[in-house]
Amino acid sequence: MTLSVTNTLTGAREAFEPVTDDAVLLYVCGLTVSDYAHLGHARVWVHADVMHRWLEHEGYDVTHVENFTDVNEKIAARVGEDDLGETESEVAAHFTAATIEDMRGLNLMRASVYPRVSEHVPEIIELIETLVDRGYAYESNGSVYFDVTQFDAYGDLSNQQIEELEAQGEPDERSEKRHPADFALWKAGGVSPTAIREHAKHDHGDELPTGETWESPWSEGRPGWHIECSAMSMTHLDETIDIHVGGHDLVFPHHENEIAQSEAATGKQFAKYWLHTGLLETKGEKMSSSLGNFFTVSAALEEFGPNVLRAFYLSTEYGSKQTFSIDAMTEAEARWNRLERGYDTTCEALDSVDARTKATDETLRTAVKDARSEFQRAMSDDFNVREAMAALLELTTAVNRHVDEATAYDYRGLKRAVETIETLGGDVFGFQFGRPTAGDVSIVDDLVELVLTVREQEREAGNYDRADELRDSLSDIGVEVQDSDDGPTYRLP
RNA sequence: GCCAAGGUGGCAGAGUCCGGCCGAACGCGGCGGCCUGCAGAGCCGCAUAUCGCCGGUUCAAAUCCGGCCCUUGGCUCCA
Repeated sequence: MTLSVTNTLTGAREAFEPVTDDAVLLYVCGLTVSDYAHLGHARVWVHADVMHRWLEHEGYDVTHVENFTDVNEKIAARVGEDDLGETESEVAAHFTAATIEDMRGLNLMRASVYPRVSEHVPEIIELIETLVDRGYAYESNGSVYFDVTQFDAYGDLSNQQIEELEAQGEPDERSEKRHPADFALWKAGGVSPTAIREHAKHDHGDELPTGETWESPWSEGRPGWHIECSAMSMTHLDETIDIHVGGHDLVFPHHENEIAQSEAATGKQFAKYWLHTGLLETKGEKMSSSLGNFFTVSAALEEFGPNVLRAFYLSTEYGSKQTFSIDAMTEAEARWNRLERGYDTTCEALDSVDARTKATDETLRTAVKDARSEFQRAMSDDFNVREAMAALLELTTAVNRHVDEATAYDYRGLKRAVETIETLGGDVFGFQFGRPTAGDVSIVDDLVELVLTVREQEREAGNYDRADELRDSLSDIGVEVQDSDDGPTYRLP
């Protein structure tokens, strides 16, 4: 089944055809490491991660590049704050390390490369030189600007008319530009005191940081914001890539400018498919730590765990905006619990049955096939993760029903169900199934079994109050006990 | 002002590109039943949707066309 994707460039859903058969060059617009990542950033990561995983599942060889913007005035403004670092690169390194930790926590697949702006200044300068040589950029007081009037397709991605674009830059910067919509490729000098004061979260006193600067043919200065992605995308992927992913807020001006400078420099299409993820919002109120509705990724991981977060993100299509709320997280938790319990139930049933059993359940086997094809259909349809998740949950119902009603278990049917959940739910959706394995927790298992044995004795003696007390006590420490015909089962936290 | 997205049951959220399988998915919540000492989990069933409004096209529209109302986001800090 061919994959179709919604391309912001054309505004339409298109059949996905990579430049090179069987290979996908994927660039994800990464984070400016001036602070800890929050749940909005993680939404992009998880959707991009699932796209990556699905493409690999479909047999593509995926090269995934995700940058860290480590040169930015907001980073420079935090130099000297608490123990973040004494230079721009130290502050950036601090937040980069924290972000990588967040990504690991979310069980994201590793990107092929995580390039940094500070390590690509030569490539950036080279790209700017090409643009100047070709007449698309001009130097002004040591700074270099892209001349939007020279690039006919400017505004195509975001449907902007050059005439409509109002100048809103700083007055002194505007005077350096020929057209208000021109944007900086290179800025002379260090970060301005104005910018530092605007973004600083602490008092710098008299000695303001200026950020790092680099030598260039035009001045000692700093690269503009947009040029980095062009340079890094071309350096680590190619002049034309397949998919460029980013948040919707980057369509203009960031991605518009990337297209302009890249295509002006190479004369080739920069990215075939532009996929933009909808933004995360909070209900009725702005995100704010003081209101308690703002979550950094690390705080959310602590609170909900990676699987619940994924269930949350995968309950909406990547292109839609999504509202964060505690209710939404509660529902996400329920969705994840249902899937995981279904998986556990299936595994336990499978363990209890002999592989040579002759029993079959066509309803179950059909349900497995349906789940696979429905998942495939949904993901091929512009990565419709919610429908794909629905397919998995329907399989869960089918398995539960089989376990609930069948007089004898269907070994092959259960086996296929487990494989399906592991492949689609685990490999593609990135959920992590399975309890902590024996070895590090075996003593815990033994102790829980011991308590349950005592409880069973109390139950048999009719001392239900005592039995319930034990169950409640276990529940208090996170051990969930469930009674069944075959005796009690439990789940560790 | 310019650009874009969206208005579907109590909530949330698919479906709209390619009209009929949508008498509207999955899930949460509600109600009833099975199971159970009880609870939870699980299973079965029920209820709640004029698919923003008006008009049009069609044998057939949540889906196409026209008009209108409303909401939200972006417009050089942004994922």
